[in-house]
Amino acid sequence: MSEIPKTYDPTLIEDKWYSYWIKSGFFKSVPDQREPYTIVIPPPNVTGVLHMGHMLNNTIQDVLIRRARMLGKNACWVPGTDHASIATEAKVVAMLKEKGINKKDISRQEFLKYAWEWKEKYGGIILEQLKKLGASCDWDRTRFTMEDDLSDAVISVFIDLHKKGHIYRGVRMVNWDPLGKTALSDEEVIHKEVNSRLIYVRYPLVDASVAELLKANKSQWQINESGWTAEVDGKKYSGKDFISIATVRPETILGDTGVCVHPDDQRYKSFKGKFAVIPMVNRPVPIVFDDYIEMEFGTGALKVTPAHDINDYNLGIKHGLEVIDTLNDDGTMSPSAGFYIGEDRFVVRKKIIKDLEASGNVFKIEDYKNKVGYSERTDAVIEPRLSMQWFLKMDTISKPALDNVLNGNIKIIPEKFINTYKHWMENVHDWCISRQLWWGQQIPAWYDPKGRFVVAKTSPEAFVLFKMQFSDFNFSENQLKQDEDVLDTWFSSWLWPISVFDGFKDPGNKDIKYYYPTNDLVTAPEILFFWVARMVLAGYEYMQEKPFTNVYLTGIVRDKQGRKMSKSLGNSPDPLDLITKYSADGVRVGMLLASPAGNDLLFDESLCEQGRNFANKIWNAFRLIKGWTANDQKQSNSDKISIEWFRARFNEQLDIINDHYLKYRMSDALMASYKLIWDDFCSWYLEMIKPEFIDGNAAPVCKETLEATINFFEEILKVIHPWMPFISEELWHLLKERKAGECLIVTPWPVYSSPDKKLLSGFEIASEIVQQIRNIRQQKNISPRDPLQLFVKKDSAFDSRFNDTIVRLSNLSRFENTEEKPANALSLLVKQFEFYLPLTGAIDIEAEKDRLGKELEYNKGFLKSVQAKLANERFVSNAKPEIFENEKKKQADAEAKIKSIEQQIASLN
RNA sequence: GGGAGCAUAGCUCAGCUGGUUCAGAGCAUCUGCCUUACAAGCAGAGGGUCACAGGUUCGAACCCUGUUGUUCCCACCA
Repeated sequence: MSEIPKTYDPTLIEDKWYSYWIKSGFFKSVPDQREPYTIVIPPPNVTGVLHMGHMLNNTIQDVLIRRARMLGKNACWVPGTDHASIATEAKVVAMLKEKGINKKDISRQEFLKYAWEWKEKYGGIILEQLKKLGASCDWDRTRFTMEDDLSDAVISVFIDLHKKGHIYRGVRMVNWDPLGKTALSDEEVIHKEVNSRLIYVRYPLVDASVAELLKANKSQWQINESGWTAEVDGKKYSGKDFISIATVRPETILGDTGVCVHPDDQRYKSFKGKFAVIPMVNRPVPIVFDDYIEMEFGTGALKVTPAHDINDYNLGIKHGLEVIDTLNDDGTMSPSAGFYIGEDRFVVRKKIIKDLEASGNVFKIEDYKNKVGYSERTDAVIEPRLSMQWFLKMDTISKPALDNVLNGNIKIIPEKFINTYKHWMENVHDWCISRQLWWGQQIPAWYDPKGRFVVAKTSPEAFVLFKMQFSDFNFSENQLKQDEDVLDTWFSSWLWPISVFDGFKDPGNKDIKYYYPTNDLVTAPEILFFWVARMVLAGYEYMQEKPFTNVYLTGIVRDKQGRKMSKSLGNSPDPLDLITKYSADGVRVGMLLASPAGNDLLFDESLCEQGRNFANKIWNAFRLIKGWTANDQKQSNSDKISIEWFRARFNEQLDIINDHYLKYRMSDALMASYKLIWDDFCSWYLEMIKPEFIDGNAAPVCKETLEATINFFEEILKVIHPWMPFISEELWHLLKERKAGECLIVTPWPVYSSPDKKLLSGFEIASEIVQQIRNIRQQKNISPRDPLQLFVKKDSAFDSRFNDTIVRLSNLSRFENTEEKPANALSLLVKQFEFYLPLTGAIDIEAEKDRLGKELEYNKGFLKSVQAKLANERFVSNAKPEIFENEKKKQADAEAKIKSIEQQIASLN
């Protein structure tokens, strides 16, 4: 035994088996006669690195895949990466900047060349990291959302949806990311509450006639508490009236083209037909009336900036207000603002407050909390901005996606997310699918010199379309210009479950027919709308079938204080470091021990420690068995019954574990497996059959016992394999000689056979008395090495098959039936059975009385409540018969127990 | 502002149709043990008014109502 190390060392083992599995093609899947079991990976960003969220997510997928493989299914886990438009482009832009190259100064082609180089260099690192975790993906199937075939699919889907009238182009208020310089979909905007200041600004109020003058002339304004004076075209005007507004974005004042009040607001009744004068730009803007306004908020008057606020935009349309776009695409002030041109909006915010204070326009500043939108990818503050974008209409196309979740055709686990899903699907807005980026699929729309467009895959095709559609057609093909924008990344990943099987390129091919729909999708609830809902939508649109049957939503990995793990907080451990420290198996177990579906995982390294310790426990169980020698001795009764018991116990627990899997209770399945191995196999079974030591050597065990034990070990290795693939594979090979190519990873999952229930309950009593005796040893300070005697009161119901086991585990010199309680013995009760444990020293009679008295009291109280139930007519008439019978049995048991305790107490006197 | 979820031992969570063993598990804690598989271990023990208040029921951790706390999602109140 000395050659087997005391602790499990995973270093060489993990790489050895991973490459062996790959070499043997165990991860590979091709369609065959077997039932398929398919998972498509949520493709991580191609340039990303593995974080704890990936660990959790992919471990779960690997557990599911490995178990399916053992269940004899054709398991196929398709890996791949996502081109992640904004994130990757931002990284490439930053990389170029470091090289001194500005994106603006190079062509699209040059930029893409750099981007692809970057992708080749860093892309796929994350997939290599997944291998360290043990992920058994079919790597030959690795796909990338921007590879040719997948891009073609995206383009043809765009063309198709456009043809069907689901895609349109239009000027809309979009969420503008000034850092990424692109529009974002609503889903990519994260609203956060921030502390801001609410600035109160007064605008001079003038008549229409003065307003008219102001439009054509320059003017000078003086403002103080009592009123305003203005000089226009050499003439002086003055007045006392102002209209005051409140804003958190004072820099947008320069784009104001109206002031809006509620029609019922008495304060502003007389303002009809008047104009407010916007400070600095001295622009007169109309006072308009709309019941959109909240009279109670601020001053009850709202400045209207149609170019930079969605509500204002709508008000502007309704009341015919001018649109003045005061921002450049990078968030600096545009020439139309008239002031602070080229300065960033946040710098301007500070400046304009000062300037307006100086001019007397600002009269109050309040602290205020409001919600501000941030870019999901760049974390820049989103500016609502009008621009021309492409949209996908969601109203009709999204219907099957909702219906098939509500009718259970697609299951969401845990179910609580169905509500969220439903709410989103019922209130879904059109999807802005264009992005002002280069990294991605370029929109297949072609413009003629007049700005008219057609949608087509290539420019020759577009040219033909132009000829067909426009009579005044008079330009050459090379004058056609393709749309500059690319498509939202999600517009390619929503096709993932179809496109990875070439369902667009080659419809009806063998793969798509066999693997689609896939079985399980494992992902984070954060992308339920981004991705999951849209995949369902695309599935029904293009395959007339769901993309997957079950959606398992994991939680977010947080640190112990409940904070989200993030780079900036530095609270996220490097998964690969953890693997080095605790082994891949240890980390896998650690992650899954405490992560029920949909619940956040409060991660702590000690969880991995527990996983590592478990691996070590299994390792040492192996060491023990490996050290045994067998001979031809007759198998003892104790061995025989121990083996029978564990077989029953194993099956009982296997049934429970299978059920947990069926219900996707991953942590429970793991915990049940953990306890089966640690408690039942190691702490009980191995102790029950462990040979004695004679002259410093382990005595031989009988052949049958050793064989049975090795078989059990194989079974538990199977059960733990999905969770701990490496150590289980290693031990499976160390345990026995295996044929070439034979591996645990492809060994069938244990088959359940119904356990002997009587045996199990017999053991429960045996183990209970063993524990009670151990407890007494501890209390009375009796060494485990000092043998004791035990008697059990004669009872035909007592299952004596475990007597030898009890003797062994309790270190008894004698264990017999008796009619009478021996002298100087403690009484122990297990269920209805009475045990007597004679002790050498004098027994503390008072303490015994006390102990038994408490037990008596408890049982009397219990009996009373049972009797009360049975005496209650309404219980008798309402309760189900089996429950009634149960109560009667409880009564009888309790009465018997009370009687026996009373006798014991009496015998003490 | 709207909606949803959650609240059970120090921590993370089970508790599946209300009905023995319904108050549980793992970890942590405490007490003994370096017992020749494992101190990354063994054996044992102590922890809870099931958030609070009502209600339904023969019977409630579980069903209903309200309160409080908490988390998440959605939303165009400056």
